[in-house]
Amino acid sequence: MVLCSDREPGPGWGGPRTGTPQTHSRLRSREDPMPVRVRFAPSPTGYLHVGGARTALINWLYARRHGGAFILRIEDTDEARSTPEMTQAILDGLSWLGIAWDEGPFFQSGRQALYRENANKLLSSGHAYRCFCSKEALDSRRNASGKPAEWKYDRLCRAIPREESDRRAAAGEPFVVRCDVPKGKLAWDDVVKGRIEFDSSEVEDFVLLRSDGTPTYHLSVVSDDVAMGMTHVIRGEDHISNTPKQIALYEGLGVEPPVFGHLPLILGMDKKKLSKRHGTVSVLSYRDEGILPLALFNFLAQLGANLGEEPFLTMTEVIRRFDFSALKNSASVFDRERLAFINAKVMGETSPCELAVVLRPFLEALLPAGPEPGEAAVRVMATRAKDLRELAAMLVPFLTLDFPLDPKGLEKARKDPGALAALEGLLPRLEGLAEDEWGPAKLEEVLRGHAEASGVKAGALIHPCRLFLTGRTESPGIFDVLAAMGRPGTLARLKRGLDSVSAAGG
RNA sequence: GUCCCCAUCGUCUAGCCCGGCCUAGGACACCGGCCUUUCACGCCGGCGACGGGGGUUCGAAUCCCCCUGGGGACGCCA
Repeated sequence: MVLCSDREPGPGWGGPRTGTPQTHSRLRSREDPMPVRVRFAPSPTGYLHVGGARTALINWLYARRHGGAFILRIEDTDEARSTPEMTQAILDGLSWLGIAWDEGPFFQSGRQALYRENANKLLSSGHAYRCFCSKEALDSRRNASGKPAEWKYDRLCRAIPREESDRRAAAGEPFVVRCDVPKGKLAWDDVVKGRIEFDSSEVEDFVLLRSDGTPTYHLSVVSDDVAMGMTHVIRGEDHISNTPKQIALYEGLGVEPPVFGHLPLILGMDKKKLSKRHGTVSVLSYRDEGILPLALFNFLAQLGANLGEEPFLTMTEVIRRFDFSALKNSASVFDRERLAFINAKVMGETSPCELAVVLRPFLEALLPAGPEPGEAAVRVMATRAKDLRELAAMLVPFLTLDFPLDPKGLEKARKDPGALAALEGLLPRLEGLAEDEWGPAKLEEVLRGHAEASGVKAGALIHPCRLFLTGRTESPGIFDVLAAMGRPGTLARLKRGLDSVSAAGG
């Protein structure tokens, strides 16, 4: 493990410290009577996508801002679709982004007893009842209603007396447990949307326990949020219509509901909900494309929020500025161009040393077991690359002599034999430079002087020089490249370039 | 279909809560120009929006209503 020798902190993504459960201090003060406890609760049925990442990020930000705890809970009760690989991918995605959880990850699959216990509690307190209606019976009533799309459970089984219900259950008749949704308004003050109200007539007596005895989503979420002491439930807008149901459960359980907040969705460029067909949605794939975590972090934090005018901020600064009031309440579009812009900015502010570290996998892919690039090379080339993948490609010519020369550039070089001859004449002069003279200023002086002496324009020397050193027709300032390449490296590439021109040129 | 949410440049957004300082500001992208050894960066300039209709008011992007448009949810999925 190579550590950065310079102490330059860079914009840094304070390395993730994950998975270490800590006991959160329950310090109380007058202003903050209850420590903030928030959570991110993904179901491991897919990769961590940018929408989920943003939800996690906002919860994390809020926890950090208020010295609270951020809890990670994996909702893996859908055994058919959940996989350990997806769980790992979610963990990896969060860690890469720099979002560390304070507690967890907890798995719902191991907490069945709690859910069943709460269902029984609800049953005995009369906030839930057994429903013996079969799926077929439900379907036929739905179809007979005339408006099957609007049909809700007709609450027939709510009228069954307790003794009869107990008797039928004991006799082995299959049943589900439904919530007895109370009459009236189910409302809350949403921290991002404002007041939201549902009339209970719009809310069905939903199922809490399936006929196989397993809990449904609403029961397990509320049970866990209560058990884990969540103070705020901040999640995607697609959960708004679940909220009245969950409020009914809190009421049934006799527990004060948490503060709810519903985040606007992230849309694709076509303004439709972001999905696979919009291309990249997985957080990890941005890592693999050479995006820096701090760039995605900033992009996500600033999407649908107003954190200031700067293109990007340090994590600390994002935390300092974040608040629910900074959030917009309308959906926003995921604009890759903007992400690319932010990434380029972040790269420019990241120390060469840090870049060298995160660059390794990309270099490894291009040049297995190749040497590490020098810091000077990274520093110079990073000024033109917009992502790590590009940077790695630009560094290859610094690490090997075996790199292709741009054909268009080669063609152009051949058309000016005079310049090539002059370039050849430059070699001994470069060779004559002392090690400590090998810097941009001196190199420029020598090259320009030689150009004048040879009767060619400086540019005529510079262009083939750039081509031979970098393989490309564009690069950072040539004298900086020359300097970063070093004397032996420069001479070798210049000779190789000159050779290939004459060889291929016939 | 029913319920819920939302609505400023192509995109991200400021302004909206507490009407006038808004001939609506910034940024990304795009188009010019400058700089220059190339390409970027940077700088300068340009293009470009209050969805529509009614109110309220001396005055509305800002307040109210309707319409339209977009999105979401309507499972013994989560």
